[in-house]
Order: sequence, then C-alpha cells, then structure tokens
Amino acid sequence: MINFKEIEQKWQKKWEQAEIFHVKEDKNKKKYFCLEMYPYPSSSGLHMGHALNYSIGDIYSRFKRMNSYNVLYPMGFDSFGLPAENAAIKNKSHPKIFTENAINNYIKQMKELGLSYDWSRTLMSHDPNYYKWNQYFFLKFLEKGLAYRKKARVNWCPDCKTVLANEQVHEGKCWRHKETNAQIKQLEQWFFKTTEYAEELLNDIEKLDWPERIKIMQRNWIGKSYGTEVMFKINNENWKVFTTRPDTLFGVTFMVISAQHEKLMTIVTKEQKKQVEDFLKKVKSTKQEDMDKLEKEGVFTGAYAEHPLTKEKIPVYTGNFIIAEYGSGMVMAVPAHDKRDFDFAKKYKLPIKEVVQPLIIKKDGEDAVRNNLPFKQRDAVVCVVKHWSENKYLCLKWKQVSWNGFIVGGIEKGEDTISASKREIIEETGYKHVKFVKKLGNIINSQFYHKLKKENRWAHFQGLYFELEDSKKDEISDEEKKIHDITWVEKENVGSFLNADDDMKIIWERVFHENAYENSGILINSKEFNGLKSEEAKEKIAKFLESKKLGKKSVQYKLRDWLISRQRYWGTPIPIIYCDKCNIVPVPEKDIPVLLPEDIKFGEGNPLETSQKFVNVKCPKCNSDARRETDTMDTFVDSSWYYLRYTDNKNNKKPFDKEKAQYWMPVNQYIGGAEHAVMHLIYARFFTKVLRDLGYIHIDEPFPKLFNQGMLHKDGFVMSKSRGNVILPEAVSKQYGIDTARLFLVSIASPDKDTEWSDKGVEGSLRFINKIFDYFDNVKFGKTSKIFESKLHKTIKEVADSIEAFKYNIAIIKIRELFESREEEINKKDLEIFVKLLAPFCPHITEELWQRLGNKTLISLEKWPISDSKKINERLEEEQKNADRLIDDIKNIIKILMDKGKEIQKIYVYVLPKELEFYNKGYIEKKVEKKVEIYSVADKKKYDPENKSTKAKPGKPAVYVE
RNA sequence: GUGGGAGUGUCAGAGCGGUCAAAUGAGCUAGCCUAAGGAGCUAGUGGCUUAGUGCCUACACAGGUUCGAAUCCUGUCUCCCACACCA
Repeated sequence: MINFKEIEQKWQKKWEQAEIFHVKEDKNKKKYFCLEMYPYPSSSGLHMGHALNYSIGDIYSRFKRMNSYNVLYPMGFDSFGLPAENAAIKNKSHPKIFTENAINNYIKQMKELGLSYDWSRTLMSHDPNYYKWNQYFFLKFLEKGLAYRKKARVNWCPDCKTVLANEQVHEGKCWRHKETNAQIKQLEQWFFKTTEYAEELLNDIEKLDWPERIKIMQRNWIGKSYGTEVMFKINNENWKVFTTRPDTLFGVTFMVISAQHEKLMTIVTKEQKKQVEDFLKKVKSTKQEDMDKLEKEGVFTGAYAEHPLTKEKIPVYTGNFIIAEYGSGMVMAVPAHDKRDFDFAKKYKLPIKEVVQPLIIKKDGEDAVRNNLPFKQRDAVVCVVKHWSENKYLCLKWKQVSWNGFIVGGIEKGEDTISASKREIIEETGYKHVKFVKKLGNIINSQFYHKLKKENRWAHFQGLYFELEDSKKDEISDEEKKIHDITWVEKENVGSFLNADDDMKIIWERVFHENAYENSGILINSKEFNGLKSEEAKEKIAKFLESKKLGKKSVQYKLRDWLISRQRYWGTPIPIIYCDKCNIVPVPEKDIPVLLPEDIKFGEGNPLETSQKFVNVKCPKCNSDARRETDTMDTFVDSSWYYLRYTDNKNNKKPFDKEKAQYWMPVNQYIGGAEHAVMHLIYARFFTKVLRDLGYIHIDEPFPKLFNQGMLHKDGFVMSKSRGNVILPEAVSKQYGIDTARLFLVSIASPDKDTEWSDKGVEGSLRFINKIFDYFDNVKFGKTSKIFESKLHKTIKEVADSIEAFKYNIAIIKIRELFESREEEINKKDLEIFVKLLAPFCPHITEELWQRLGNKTLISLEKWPISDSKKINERLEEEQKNADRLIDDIKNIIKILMDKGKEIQKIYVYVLPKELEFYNKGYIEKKVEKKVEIYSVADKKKYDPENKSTKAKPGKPAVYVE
C-alpha cells in the first residue's frame, strides 16, 4: 500500500522550500503566462469540481515548465462582493474577517492539490494595495471622459439592494437571484463608456483563439446592426428613427414609440392623454416575468408623424414592445415586412402595405424576378403525383411555390413515415428538372411545418424540396406536364382546386395571409424606387434621404455603457467627492486609496452612508464641507485588470511596472468557465484596450487563447455545495491519493466536456498507479527492446500533442497503452522518460519515483523528453501486430477445439521463410499459454502431419494444433 | 422565436472519409492465484459461423454524395446551452 499522504506532503514541502514555482522576468527565456479565472473565495471551500478546474491549468503549466518555458502561473482571489457581505451580516461578522478566513482555507486546499502556483504573486481584490489601483484607473478614465455620471433608467435588484449592469440581468432577473425580478429605477449612476470601444471589441473577436460559441455570444452581445436614421416630423419637430430596412420605407403605415420614452408625453394629445396614462400604468405594473409571454399592446397617442418622402400622415402609437434605450426608442412600423409590426397591425386593424415582393434565387446565386417562372408570383402550384411504389400510401399531395420560388412538396401521412429520394421522384414523375435544394428546409419548416404539427395535421410530413432548374423552365411543355400528371393551377383557379381539400386550404391561407414577408426582394409601391432589389434600395433610399437632409446611414449596437455603481459596502469606494460649490470633484491621486471604513452599520440602505467619518469630508478644491460618494464599484472592475497585477503584484508606486507587464502579457492561455462569456470577458477586453490607449500596456487583447473547461457532475447534477452533492478533495486524497484523483478527473473525458464523478472510476486509476509502483519494485534495468523503444518515442510525441491540445484523456490513454506493453527489462533512462510523461498529471508520485530511480533533482524542473523519430520503428510495430493477429487465430482455434472436447498440447506455426524472424516463440507461448513450435514453410524437417503449412500466406502463418 | 452544441456498444467516453465491430475506463463472464476473496493476474464481452482471419447487423431516424461513411451533405426526431420583442 502506497502512503500517498506522506508522499504528497513530502514533495509539497520540498517544492515550497525550494520555491521552484516562483518566477522572475528573464529575457533569455521564452515566457508563458498560464492563468485561470481567479475565484471568489467561498466559505465552503473547494470541492472536487474545483480540483478538476485547477488541475487543468496545473497540468498545462507543468507541461510548459518542462518544455523550458518561463511559466507564470499565479492565483489570486476575487474577494470583494455581495456574498461575503451578506454572509457577514448573517453571522454578525465583518466581511473582511469572513473573506480572509475563506482565502486562507482556499490556499491551504490548493496547496494540497499540488497546484504549482507562484504564491509570491498572489493578490486579493479587497486588499487596499489592490483596490487603490481600481480608484486610480477610475480617475484616469474620468480624465479621459471614459467614466461619467448620468441619470439613467437602471436595473435594481431588491435582494442585492443595488443596481445591476446590463450584463447582470438575465431574462429580467438578477444574475444572482434567479427568483428576483429586476426593477427599473431612475438613478444617478457612474458608467464606463464601453460603447466607445464597441467597434474594436467586435472586430478583434476575429483575432481570438477562443471557443467559437463564446465568440458568437460576444458578437451577439455587442449586436452591431447597420441601418439608416430617418427623420420623421411630429408637430414640426424632427424625430429620428432607426431602421435596418430603409427599403421598406414606403410601407410604413404607423409608428410606435416606447412606453418608457422620456418625451412620450410631449406628443400625446389631450384627447388621448387619459388612455395613454392608463396604458402606462398597465405597462408599469406588468412584472418582468410576464414580459416574454406578453402580447404586443399599445395605444394611439393622438399624434401624427409626417412621412419624409410621401408626406403622408402616419399615426403614432405607443407600445410595450419597444425598447427605449435602443436606437431612438421609436420605430417606423412596416407591418407587411416585419412580424412584430404585422401582429400589432392585425390587432389594432391598421393598414398593411406591401412594398417588397419575393424574388427567386437562381442556381448561380443571382436574383431574378419571379415572373420568369412559368407560373405567376404567389401562385400555388399544385402538383399531384401518383404513388410510385405499390400500395404504399405514397401520394405527393401538393406542391407549391415557396417565397423563394422553390417548389415545395409534401407527402400525406400514411401508416409509415414516408420519404422518397430524388431518383424515385424523377423516375415516377418523369420530370427531369428536379433538383434538391440545400437549406431550403429552414424556410419551409420554420414557417409551416411546426405550425401544422402543433395542430396535429400532417404529422408525418417529410420534406421534399425541389428547385426548377432555371434554364430548363421554359422547356417544360404542356405536353410534359400532362404526361406526368403535373397540374399547374393559376392563382385565380387555385381556390376552387383547393376547395376539395381542407388541409390545402389552410396551408394556402397561412402562406398568403398570415405572414409578414421579412426577406429581401424587389420593391413595389415605392415610387421611383420600384423594381430595385432590397439591397440596392437600402443604399439608394439612404442616399436620397441624406441628400434631402432627411436621414443618414447609421450603425447601432446593443452594447450599452457599463454601469459600475453599486450601493453596497464590500467593494472599492468610488473616489469622488460632491461639493455644493464645485459639484463633482475627483479625489486627488495623492489621497487614494479611499479606504473602506470599518465603523459601519449594516441594515437598510447603503452601509457606507452610516459612517459619518467617511461621508463627511472637505472639498479638495475649495475646502468647504462636502460629501463623499458612497457607492462602490462593481466587482467586475476588480477582475478587469487583475491579470496585469500578477506581473508586478507588490508595486506601491504604480498599478504595475510597464516593463514587467510587457514581458508577461498577454496571457498565453486563459482558462475558465463559459459563464463569463459576456460579463468578465467583455469588461476585461474593454479595460485592456483602454489601458493600451492610456499608455500602460502595449497589447490589444488580454487573452488571445481561451479554454473553457467542463463541469464536474455527481449523480447527474453539477457538483455544488447548495445541491449537497460535493466530493471533497481531502476525502479522496486520503483514500486514493490526490494524484489518483487528478489522473481520474482528467481521463474520463475531454476536459472541455462535462464529466461525471464515479468512485468506481477512481479505483481504476488507482489500479493503474499501483501497477506502476509494482513495476518499479520488480523491474530489471538493462536493455530496452526495440519494440518498446519505438512505442516509447511515439508516445512521447502523442502525449505532448495531446496535452498541447488539452486532450488530456487521450494523453493518458497513450501512457496507459505504453505501460501495457512494458517488459521486464528496461533501460533506466527509458523508464525515466516514462515517469516524465506522467509527471504533469501526477506530480507527487512521479517525484517519488524519480527519486527512487536515484535522481537528486526534482522532476518538476526536469526537461520534457525528446521524441527520437529514428527510434520509431513502424515495421517492428507492424510485425507485432501480425504476431498479435496470429495469437488471436491460435486462440480462436483452441477455443473451437476445446468446445469440441479436444485436448490441446502443442501449437505448430508455419511461417514464410522471410517472415521467420518476426515471430517470437516466447512471446507467443506466453500469450497462448501453450507450447509453440515455429517452422519455416520451407523447413524440410518440420512436423506437419496434416500439411497445414501450405495455407501460410504473407503476414498470415498457418497453424496446426494437437 | 434566434443562435450554438450533442445523439456511438451494458454504462462513461474516444474516433470525425478507408487501417472500425470501434481506443481507454467501468461493469459483466470465465480461468488462474489463493484458506478465502468484494485483492491481484489473464482472457472474453453485437449476432451467426468455422481448424482459422468469413458473413450479417450496427455508431438517433430517413435520404444523398462517394469505389468506400460512425465520420461529409440534406431533412426529421430527441436532448442540452446561450440570447431573447435590438426595429
């Protein structure tokens, strides 16, 4: 029995004493900065899920270290924040005491996991030496105009008792309180101008080597859209309206202004005032959670806007579905071409004016007017085809032209789900110009299929989508149509044709009367712009508007400025003083840090307001009585630059030394969970760009490479304290050793996938480790066989590549496979290589084994072995495979004969003469557990009573058994 | 609704055009070792078949491309995640 505990403690102590993980800037070495997202130190400590997270980075760092990199691998704590404050209130303690206890516990546990952090570089965000620089940066941002204060409609969480950033509200609820609806309040708050960098934040996503889905999430979050601002006149006043579809400008039949719009009441007429006010009351009382199910509602404001081009009078409504903050908080509604507008128009019986008609898409991708088809626009083309396989219910029930000019076919349901191939269709219909169309399914399915399915009609719809090859369209003769039972029906006749069948009528109605056409097409009813394609029309209309000063092209982002004020205690005080005379006065740089006061009372409201000493100050400008800002900063400010502080964590004069940051940055590998896709990762990128522009650093992006690790599950759920399904590292460590646990965690699945903890599984890893120790006890040092040497050198490369790609599971499999082919005798150097391969995964036991091999050095500081391609002998390995196949054959024969009750004494193998050397008698005997005799086929003296040797083939020896 | 991802043997989980009845664990079965083993070792683990390496059926379902598909394409179903009235 291996005493894991003893081994672990022994080596942890040695590592610490020798300070081997401490790094210094060294210009002569390639640097590598490996970083995990720093944790919030929870009082419940680490569980196995955390162990997995940090092991991923540790393995990587150890691997890089062995590859001669100067590896910066630090750890710190995101120690400000609400949970600590709330917990402290609950326990009548102080958040500081609370937090620091938790941190100490974390550090202890992390050390026990064998994580190779450079603890000399640690940081804690609640440390004044750290948050001082938050204040410093705030002042710099302020100077640059990147921090500002404004009154705004903000999200307020009644549980957190603070405002939230846009990013912290999910589905109308607080990100911390899934049950709590965010309320809307009007407050004076501090913001960082993230929007100033929206464009760069968006463009640079492209450069990042991040998981694609995170990149997509960021793109969506920034949400850039191109469009046009159009001026509408209301009461002779200009109102800007943003639209992405200026091509539909002539289809505007009403306008909708957000119910939350500041200037809404200025346009409401006397007659409508009461109605609007009632409506606003209703909107206000609507809970956020009902919002998603909410129907579009609105009331008429009484006002009319003047259409910039047609000068028509357009009624202005106010509606609950318009976002006040986006664009200008007012939209031009084009019901014919926007689903929301369409719904609204239907509900309030507003006119619908069509200005865009569908086009067909030709094979070469160019648009053509649909009129080129042998049937007319929006005609339903019904194609009835007889069944093509005997009595199989097959009947192409209908076909019709989809919006894009494709013919869509459906099959009536029968007993089975039916489908037909293109070939079958062609054969049966004789209609040669049928082509399958890619992606068309989306158009069809989203629009019709699901609706039909919901109504339980057409349950077995199976899509058949065809495109008429354009060039052939004209060639379809009436003759051909007739022959093949294809009936084309013109629009005006289709009604009567369809009358025979209710299902078809329903489809007809849906298609032609119940949808807005949202795709692009060709313009109609748009005066001089008629006949233009949408894309052209967008340009031309925008230009035209511009020339008349009625609008201009514009770009909109969904991204909002970052609201950083929090009305809570446990955070960085915002270094601002309000003076009645001088207004907003920044705290002078020499006076920071503005320390968090200790004499505060928790209770109602912001605790900071209860400290008179803190609140009452003299104005730094005029020295009269002034008041300190009592809001603190969002803790995401802390995490927006902590990675930079690691490069120089003890600096009192500056946030960090420029040279040092230059040496270490950017973070080569960032590791963390996907939950930070839009919060932390956007803020940190924003900060980096600002600091670059302020001259502190030289990089554009802090984290060029990001790895998202998966979550550890237990009993099917994510391991978490609140769920009560945690496995503690201490317990596992005691029973199996922490290296065993690390090995197991990382070998279940690829580390970016969620994995399930299993006790049985760890035992498997333990067996492996035991076998290794066992091998070390019995191994004979001598010469390594060629075949093992070949495998060894192949494995070195495979393991390195797998680690590099974060495929730790594969790396471990390769190590296991190598170990399985071990031999009793081995060269000591080669055994050392084997230990090294395992070292990043199992740091403690490999140190121990390394020492047992007589080494005085630490394996953690050893060099990763070099794979010698000259030693890789594919032929040998191929031969061994042949031998293994032979063994399989022999076993197979033995089994058959045993089943028949025969006794087996000896095996005779007949090999082609030049293959004789490939087959090792001892090896085969061992595997087959029988005596074996190997002969060359050419051997005259061979024992071969049944003349089996004639069956021998290259690579496949013949066998005789008796 | 929009956008992403996934569906593989008893289970977990690799593979992502041929070397695949498919790595590696776990489980199960048999044999060995033992006083005994829930310890260890060895082997087997889709079906059929055979003194031999053969055949069949398989990687959600249905089609397609290809000389060849678990792997590529299309559609369907199921599950997971993110965003959500962004004009």
